[in-house]
Amino acid sequence: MSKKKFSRNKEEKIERIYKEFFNLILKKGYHNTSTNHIAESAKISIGTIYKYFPKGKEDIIRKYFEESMENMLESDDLISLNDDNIRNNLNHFITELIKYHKENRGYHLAFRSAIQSDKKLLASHREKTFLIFKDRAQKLRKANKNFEKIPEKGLVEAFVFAYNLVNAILYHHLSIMKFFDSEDKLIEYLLNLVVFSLQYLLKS
Amino acid sequence: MSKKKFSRNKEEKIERIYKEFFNLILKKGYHNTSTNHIAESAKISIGTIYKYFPKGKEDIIRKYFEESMENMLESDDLISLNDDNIRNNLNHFITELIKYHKENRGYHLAFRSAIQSDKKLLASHREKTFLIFKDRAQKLRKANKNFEKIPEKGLVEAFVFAYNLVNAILYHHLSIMKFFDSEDKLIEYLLNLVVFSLQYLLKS
Amino acid sequence: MSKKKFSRNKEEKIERIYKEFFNLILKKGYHNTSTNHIAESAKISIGTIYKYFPKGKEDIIRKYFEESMENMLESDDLISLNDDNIRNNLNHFITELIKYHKENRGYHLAFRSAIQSDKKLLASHREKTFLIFKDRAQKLRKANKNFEKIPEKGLVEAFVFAYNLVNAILYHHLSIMKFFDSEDKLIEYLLNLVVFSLQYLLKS
Amino acid sequence: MSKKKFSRNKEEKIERIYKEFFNLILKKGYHNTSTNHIAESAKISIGTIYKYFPKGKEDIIRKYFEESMENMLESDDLISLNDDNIRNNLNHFITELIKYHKENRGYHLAFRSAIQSDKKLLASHREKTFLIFKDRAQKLRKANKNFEKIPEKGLVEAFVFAYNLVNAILYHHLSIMKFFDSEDKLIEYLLNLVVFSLQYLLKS
DNA sequence: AATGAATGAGAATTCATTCAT
DNA sequence: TATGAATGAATTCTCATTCAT
Repeated sequence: MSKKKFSRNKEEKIERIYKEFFNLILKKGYHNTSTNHIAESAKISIGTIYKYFPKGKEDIIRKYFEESMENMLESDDLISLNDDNIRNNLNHFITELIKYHKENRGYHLAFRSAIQSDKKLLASHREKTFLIFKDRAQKLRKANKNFEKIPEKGLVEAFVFAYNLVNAILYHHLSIMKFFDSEDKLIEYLLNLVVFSLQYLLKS
Repeated sequence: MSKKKFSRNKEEKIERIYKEFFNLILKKGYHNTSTNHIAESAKISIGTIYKYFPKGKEDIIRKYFEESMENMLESDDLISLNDDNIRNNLNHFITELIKYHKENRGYHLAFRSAIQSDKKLLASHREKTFLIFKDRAQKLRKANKNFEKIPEKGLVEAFVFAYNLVNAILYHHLSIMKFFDSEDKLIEYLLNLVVFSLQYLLKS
Repeated sequence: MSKKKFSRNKEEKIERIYKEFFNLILKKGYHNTSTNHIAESAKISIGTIYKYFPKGKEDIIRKYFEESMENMLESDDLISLNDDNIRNNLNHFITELIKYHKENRGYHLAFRSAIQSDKKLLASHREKTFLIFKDRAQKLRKANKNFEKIPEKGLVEAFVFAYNLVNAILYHHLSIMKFFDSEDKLIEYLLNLVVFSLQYLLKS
Repeated sequence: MSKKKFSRNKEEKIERIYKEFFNLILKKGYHNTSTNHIAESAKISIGTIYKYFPKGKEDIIRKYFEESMENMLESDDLISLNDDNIRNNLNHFITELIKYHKENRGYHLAFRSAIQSDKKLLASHREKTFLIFKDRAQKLRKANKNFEKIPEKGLVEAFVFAYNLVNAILYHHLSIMKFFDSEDKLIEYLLNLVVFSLQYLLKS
């Protein structure tokens, strides 16, 4: 009984740590956000942070990465499996990516910084990404005739590429927004870009 | 026998600072590379670094950027002004960007790192980039009928966008290379991507 | 609970920082005394010094000044608010200044030396002095008919002037003591000097 | 021939070093004025400064002190010996002190700072000051009936005291100027203060 | 388990001083 | 003699991490 209470308490604290950390990164940048600062903002003692995340900031990012990737894996919303139309699927995919990007901007900035002193994180990220889209591709191919025609490996790589391309454009300093009046137009452009790229890549 | 404690070769020293700094960034990341570290690696006293770069790391990045961009500006190869064919021009442009990218990979990674904690550097980079392509655009429009038709502002923005898009793809963790057998194929893809994007953007 | 223990510890540490800092200033001068030096002498880590005094030496001096001034002013002896006689008040004031000076001669010499070699510190000290005597003047004018007649600004400036004049004579290298057989005579001289000066100044 | 030229050149350089050094001290304070900065301002290489003043800033002050004290000793203007009126003499004395103070404010600030890391300088200064006024007192007592009545020792000490009192008020942080509309009024106040003090001191 | 005071290595930066030219 | 590039110890300050309570 009290165990559950503690557990809930713990999770709530970890949630607060994530939230404040990524908030602070958005406000001040990764390297100007200290563990002590996170503790202060999350109203948790620095000791507690080091209890949950023994390696500090890097651990926060690493654990968040693992958890969020698991969420992403479990989310059935990302691609609706039963829609035969590839373009619709991609549309859905890109819309979700943009949504995901907006919600996790702080995390992504943190992640970019973290991999600089933690090359394993990058490797781990690539591996997880690959696994996610492998799983996705397998499900899609099982559920859906149109995707069945594309070889699994090609499909996975295409998803990974599309995922990276969209992220690159969204995170990289493209000042891209000023070309588009609305988010719909942005989605449309990205969709066309991805379709074009996939056709190009899958052709060869 | 003479200790050469006081080597007076300013240019050679600055070259060494750049080289060692970017090496260290590639190895350890921007924020794990200290000015004292640079000095040690470049076998130069810390005082000398601050003599040439009074604001430390930030200044090294900034000055290298300006110098390398100036070189790019001065290069007549970048865009051959008298070729009327836009596609040829873009081809040239992208080829140069890739060449440039390959030669400056360390610097670019360093720069990406730096701007994450230095908004000024980002602003300065954007401004400089804009000016470079403004100059380019003006020259092109004067020398060349086809480009004359496109409004200057649109042309500049299109160049900036293309420059950023290509860089994003080259630097962002796209593992893009494995899709292409040869550099020619990569160039071809990027060219098509840029053409597609520019048509898309300039249309609206 | 543990708060008390921390509190006691904290104050003892701060006391040690003050003591060692002023000792070092007397021995080596303000600018030859580094924060690391203070830490070493006080057997406290440099981090702890910056925890209690975030702006380093400047903060140590500033906070010491504030505390010592507060002590001085809180003493009910300093100025008995309900005594109408201005001369009595000044007498009291000067007696307290001398007493304070004698008890803290080392600290005060260090303090003078510090503010003389740091323009910021001097400005900050002047401002603080002004505020302290402004507060004093306001209380006096409320509590006391005779002081009510003097405009607030004039009263404040007169206090500041008197305070500075007495301090200047006590700290500046006047070798003044040898002129006086007893402390009473010194007080009498200073009192007369201040009265003379104030009459002179307030007249115009 | 060239020797003379060199010599003049050297003196002119030293003059420039003094001038720029004390200027910079006035502007930025002693400890924020570096030897390199002096060199830059005086348009002399740092090597040359160290040639003339091997111990840097301290040497500049020490040498200036010696030279300026000699000038002061030789100046017959300071007190006109043949005026019987003590008040006139003091007036002259104070006027000269104020003039001297204004001309040497930078030097005095430097001096205050320098004695903190050079106690010998302070001792030396006190000794020189005493000798100057001893000499002065002796001449006065020979030339002038009124002064003859006062014992030499008392007269010297009184002069020293007056000198220090005026300097204390002028240099110490008195913000005294704002009480006076004109320099004449300041002189009048200081004169009265000194007269009052001397009467008070010589009486006992 | 939770706290947060304390630590100290390490980063950025300055500046008196040296010495090859 | 004059120069000023080069030096590096010393300084200020930060922050990840530990550990006594």
